[in-house]
Amino acid sequence: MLEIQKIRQETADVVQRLTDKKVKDAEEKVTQILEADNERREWLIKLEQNRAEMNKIAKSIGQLMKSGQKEAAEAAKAQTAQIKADIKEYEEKVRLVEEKTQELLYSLPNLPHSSVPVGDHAEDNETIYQNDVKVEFSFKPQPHWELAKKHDIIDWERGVKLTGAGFPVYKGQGARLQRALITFFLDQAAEAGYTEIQPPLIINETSGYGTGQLPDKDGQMYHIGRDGFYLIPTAEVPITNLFRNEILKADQLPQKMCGYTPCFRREAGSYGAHVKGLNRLHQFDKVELVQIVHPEKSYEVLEQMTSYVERLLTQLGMPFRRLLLCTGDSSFTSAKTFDLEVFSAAQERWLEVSSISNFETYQSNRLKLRFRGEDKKTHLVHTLNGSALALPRIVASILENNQLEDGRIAVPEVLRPYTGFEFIG
RNA sequence: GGAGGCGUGGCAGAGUGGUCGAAUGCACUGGUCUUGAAAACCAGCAUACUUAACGGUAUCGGGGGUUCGAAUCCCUCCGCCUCCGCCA
Repeated sequence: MLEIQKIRQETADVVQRLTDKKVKDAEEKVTQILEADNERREWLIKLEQNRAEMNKIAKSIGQLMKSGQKEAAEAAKAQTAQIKADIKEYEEKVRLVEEKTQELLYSLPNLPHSSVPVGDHAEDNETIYQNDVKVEFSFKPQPHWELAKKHDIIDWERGVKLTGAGFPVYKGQGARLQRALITFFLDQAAEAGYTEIQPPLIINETSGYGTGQLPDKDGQMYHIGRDGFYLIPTAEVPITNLFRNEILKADQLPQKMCGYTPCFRREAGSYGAHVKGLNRLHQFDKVELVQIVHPEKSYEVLEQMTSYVERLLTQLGMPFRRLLLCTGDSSFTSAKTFDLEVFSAAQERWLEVSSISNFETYQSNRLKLRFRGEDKKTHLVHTLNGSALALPRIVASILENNQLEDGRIAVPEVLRPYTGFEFIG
C-alpha cells in the first residue's frame, strides 16, 4: 500500500510512475484518494473538537460531583446530549470516508523503481545476463513428463484420483530428488546466513492483507471456509508477516530468513500447453528467501539475493538468464523484480524458476512493520523476497537438460551427496 | 470438548467508575559527580492520527455496549494459564 503522505507530497511523480506501471486513469484515482483524504481530515477535525468539548464537560462534572454541587452537575449533563449526537454522526462520516480511502489505496499497485524499464508485456523485459552453459543433444530429447513417466518417478494420474489435476505424486527416485533439492537449497541458504523458518502452512486473513495477497488475489488462494483461513501460496506470506505490527531496533536489521514450504495456488484461468507436466501446479515445493532491511540497503540486498540464486543455478549446471521485468510485467506489489529463467532444451523454452523482488515500503506499510532509526523516530522497513528455488521447474530442467542417450538422467554433482544416487533410471 | 482463572507501557507490576496515557521497580537514553568506571542523584523514555504552531484526539488483548465520564461495569470474539476429558 502506498503511503498517503507520499501521494500528498509528490502527487505528480506518483501519477507519472503509476502511469508507467500501466495503471489506467492514474491521475483520476490519485485525485479521488486525495479528495477522500481531505474529506477525512475535515470530518476528523470536527469529530475531535467535539470530543475535546465532551471531555472537558465530563471532567468538570467530575469536579462538581466531588465538591457536592449536585445541581450544577445535573445542569452540565443536560448540555451533553447534542454533542453526543454530533460525535456519533461525525464518527460515522469518518468511518465511511476512511473505508473509501483504504479501498482506493488498496487498488493502487506499488510504484516502479526508476531503473525499471517502462513496458507493457513480457517482450519488454530486459535480459541483463545470460550464462554460457549450452545443452546440446545428439538425439531427440524428451520432455520431462515423458521422462518422469518412463522412470516412474511422478504419477500424475493417481494424483488426479487423490485430489485433481496439478497435484502430482512423486515416488521413488522422484521423491528422493525433491527431498535432495530442498535440503540442498536450505543448506546453501544457511551457509549464506539465512535463518531457517518453519512457518504455519495456513494463515489468517490479516496475514493475507499484510503481504498484499488480499484483497486483489483472493481467487488465487485456497480458502478454508469453516475457519476463514487460507492455504499459503508461498512462504513469503507467513515469514514476512512474522514481524507485523512490530517496531524493530536498528540492530535487528537486516532479518535474513529462509523457509521451505509447500505452496498452494488455485491458478484459476491457467490452461493449455504451458501448464503441462510440472510447468504449473496447484501444489508445489519451494524454498523462499525473505529479507527485512534498512531502506538504504534494499537495492544492494536485491542484487545480493539475485546473485545468490544465480549461484545456485550455476552449481546445478543450468543454462540460465536474468531478466529485469518491465513496469507492466512486474507484480502488483513489487518496485523492482528480477526473474531467473532456465532454458529447457527439450521444451525449447525458458522456464521461470525464481522471481526476486524489492517491495520497498509497500508491504511494510500494510504490515505496520517499522524500525527505530538513528533519529529515534520510527520508519517503515523495506521488504524483499525471492525463490531459492521453486522445485517443479528445476526438476523439469534437470530431467530434460541432463537426459542421456541411453535414457538415464544424470543427477547434478552437487546433489549426489543428497540423493545417494548418480543417475535416475 | 467441560470447569475455573487471567490478559495494563521493553520487562515486572499497581490501579475496580472522575485531571489515569496510566503509580512503583527494573531496563534503556542524556546529564551531574569521577582520572575513568561503578554507585548515587537529576531529567527523559509507548504508538498513531491531526495541527503552521500551541495544542487536540485515540489506544490498558480485539470489537460492541452502559454512562456526563470506562483500564475499571456489561456483551462478544481472540489469546494465555490451571484442572478434567480426548489424543499424535
